[in-house]
Amino acid sequence: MAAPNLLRTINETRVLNLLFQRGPHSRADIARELQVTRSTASALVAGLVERGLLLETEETADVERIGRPGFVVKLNPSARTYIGVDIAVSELRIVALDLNADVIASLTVPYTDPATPDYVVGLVRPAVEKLLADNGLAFAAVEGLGVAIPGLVETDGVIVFAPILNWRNVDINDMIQRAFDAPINLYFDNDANACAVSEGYRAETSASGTLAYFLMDSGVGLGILHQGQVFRGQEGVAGEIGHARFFGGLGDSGLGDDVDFAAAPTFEDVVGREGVLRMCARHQLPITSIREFVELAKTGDPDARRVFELWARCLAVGVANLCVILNPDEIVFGGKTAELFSIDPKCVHDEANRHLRFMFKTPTLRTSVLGVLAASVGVASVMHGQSFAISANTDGALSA
Amino acid sequence: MAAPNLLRTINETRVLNLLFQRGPHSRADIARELQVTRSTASALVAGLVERGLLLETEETADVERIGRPGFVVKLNPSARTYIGVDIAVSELRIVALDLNADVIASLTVPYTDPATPDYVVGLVRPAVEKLLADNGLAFAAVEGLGVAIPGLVETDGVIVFAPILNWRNVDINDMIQRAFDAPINLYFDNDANACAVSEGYRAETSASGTLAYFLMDSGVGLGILHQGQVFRGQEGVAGEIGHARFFGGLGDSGLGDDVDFAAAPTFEDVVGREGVLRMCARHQLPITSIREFVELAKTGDPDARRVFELWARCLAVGVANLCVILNPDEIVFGGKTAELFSIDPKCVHDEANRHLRFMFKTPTLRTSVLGVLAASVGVASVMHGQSFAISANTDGALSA
DNA sequence: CGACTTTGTTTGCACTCTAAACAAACTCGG
DNA sequence: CCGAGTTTGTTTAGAGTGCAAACAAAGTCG
Repeated sequence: MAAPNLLRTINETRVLNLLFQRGPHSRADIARELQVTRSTASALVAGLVERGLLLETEETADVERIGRPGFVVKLNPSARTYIGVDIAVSELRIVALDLNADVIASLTVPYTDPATPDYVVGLVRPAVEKLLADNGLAFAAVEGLGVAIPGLVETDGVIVFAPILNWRNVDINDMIQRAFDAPINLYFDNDANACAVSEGYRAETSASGTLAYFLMDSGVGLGILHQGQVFRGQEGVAGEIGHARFFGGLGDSGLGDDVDFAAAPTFEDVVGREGVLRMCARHQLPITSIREFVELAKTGDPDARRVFELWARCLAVGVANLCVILNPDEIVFGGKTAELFSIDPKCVHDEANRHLRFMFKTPTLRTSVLGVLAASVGVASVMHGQSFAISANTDGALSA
Repeated sequence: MAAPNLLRTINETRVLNLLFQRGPHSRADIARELQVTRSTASALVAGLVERGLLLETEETADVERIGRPGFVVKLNPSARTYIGVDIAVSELRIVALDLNADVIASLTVPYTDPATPDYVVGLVRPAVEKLLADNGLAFAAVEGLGVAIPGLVETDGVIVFAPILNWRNVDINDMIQRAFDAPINLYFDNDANACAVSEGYRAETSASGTLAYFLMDSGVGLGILHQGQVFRGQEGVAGEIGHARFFGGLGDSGLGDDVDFAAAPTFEDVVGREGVLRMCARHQLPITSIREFVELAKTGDPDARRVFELWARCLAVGVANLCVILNPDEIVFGGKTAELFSIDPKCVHDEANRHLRFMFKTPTLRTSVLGVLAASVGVASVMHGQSFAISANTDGALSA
């Protein structure tokens, strides 16, 4: 079964990875980077060009060197298309990536009926076809379709529970697979995980380090990207930091004698949307939405500032606790409630630092750059990554 | 540089892995498992036998099948030796593993002088040589030497800080390398990480899931094993859960207005050795060591039971918080203070479950099986694992 | 303009794996 | 006991891969 051409497949994948991560290269440069001979590099490029994955250009390598210049080859962006679908609370968000992992198209489809599984999943195929048609993309080039779910989804595509949609035990893999005529390469993940991928996929962090993504709306989810892979627990439940309890005080005795920790508020009770609004109410702020609060705080209102500082202090406890457990390189805040972070990032940073003084480097804290499309781009990126992966299957056999 | 024999190397490694993980196989079975032809399997075995890594036996495969029986081949345990050294508070603990990852020898060397870096590291080479000599092992067969450190150590072998030993900025890699005449394959890791490896290395968990190891003595460390790899943060600081703050109450207002979370006790302040002894003192228990306390509690003393339940309740908060972040398959408790866990494992389990009712499967909770040798075995196992790894280097080039 | 450097291709060789054929060793049924 | 059928392990021929070396082409440098 395994063949001598396995080596060729692996090396082709290495060429694709090199061109994706570090841009166009000449054949001679490819040979140097991949540590193969120029003859091998030429053969690899020839095969990939013939299959349409690479384009030969007229451009010479920009490095000024003596000797004959080389013509660079690059990825053919339109050779493949990767689709990402985010099933959000009130709309479907769809993006298409090309072989460069660039977003080449996006589409939002609001729900006009109640968001039942049948209704929402029924929107997927028409929406995908519209996205492709509107942008002149061929269905045949679609290499995979990723789906982000605001809830707990198993890797085989069964939604165990999506609280915001109130979906339970939905076999979305089966539903989508049947909506399309031909078998299609599908992937399912939690929205926080997808967001983490979207923020880390193209960064250096992707391959080497750890990125944590706080997805903060009403609840608080956590996506963990570790060495380019989503960190999933035994059932994909990793990242439910919103349910963590960091605020169960030990009481007067200092020993917790009479404290019921399970009755203490969870992390998301305190720093999620409802937590913020509750703090506002207690401080007599006439606020009904996160957006209003952020605007008020940015005017410099002292009461709003006071609430923000409380929120930052509580968030920092979670950030610090995450740091001592995972020590990520980078922490990203996304979702509506995360807009509070931008009021004064330094404040959150300083509060977290008070807990982490014994460490040498606090992670970078920043807000998400992709906005509402983050989850869609994330799951599409995972599909993209599959095209560039050299992986060992369960038998230890390598494939690419 | 890369050669056509890379494929051979990969397949040889696959043979070794198969025989290590699933025991002796005939050539025909190897061919089936690895999905290669019998001729290839024969060639692979022949090469490995010639190099002494495999042994041919007279035994036939025990499965009763019609047709000519096959003779099984197995790993030659004495072909390689892997050494693990644990630099503990008051002694050096050394183990030797063979190619089967079985512990074939161990040695403990107590410190007679103050544990300065020079003194302790000076003990390593003589101790290793004694261990080898006493057990008839050849230095030439030593494939690698791992060192476990009770503190923060970088992968390049610089101990940043080991609080119990009061060592700072010790380049132990350089010190050990120079103690030996020939260059030696060294590996360094934190003791909690090493313990996690020792518990998970041979389990199914090793390849697929996540195992968390609480190393509880005075402090509380955490080792995380994920898909066979130690989870290390950006500077190897992941797993400092002892510094986490889970007990900063929000105060009377319920909002944390006046609470200084940084002044709240850390996780290890509460559940570490000093925390236990403090609880004993407050409950008028005449206890001066963990061992005394465990013995008293096991007699059924009601006051000791009360303290234990408090401890279990606080530990459970940490366990539950770890679960919602990482969702490990298995949680193991090791170290002296972890002996409290064995007083009533179910109590800890039930307390944690109260926080995790929304999840579908709480992880298995259990105590360490290896005892004081866990860390030594862990770092030796990492060295063993290197012999069985097909890995991609930073350029994406594969090696084995 | 010639010497030098680098690129990309071609050719011969070494290596690995597969496929097919074969003798050897065992089970099964009569 | 014996022949049919099955499985093992080896051998041989063939296809695929990468390497090393030689080569023409295309540039820089003095």
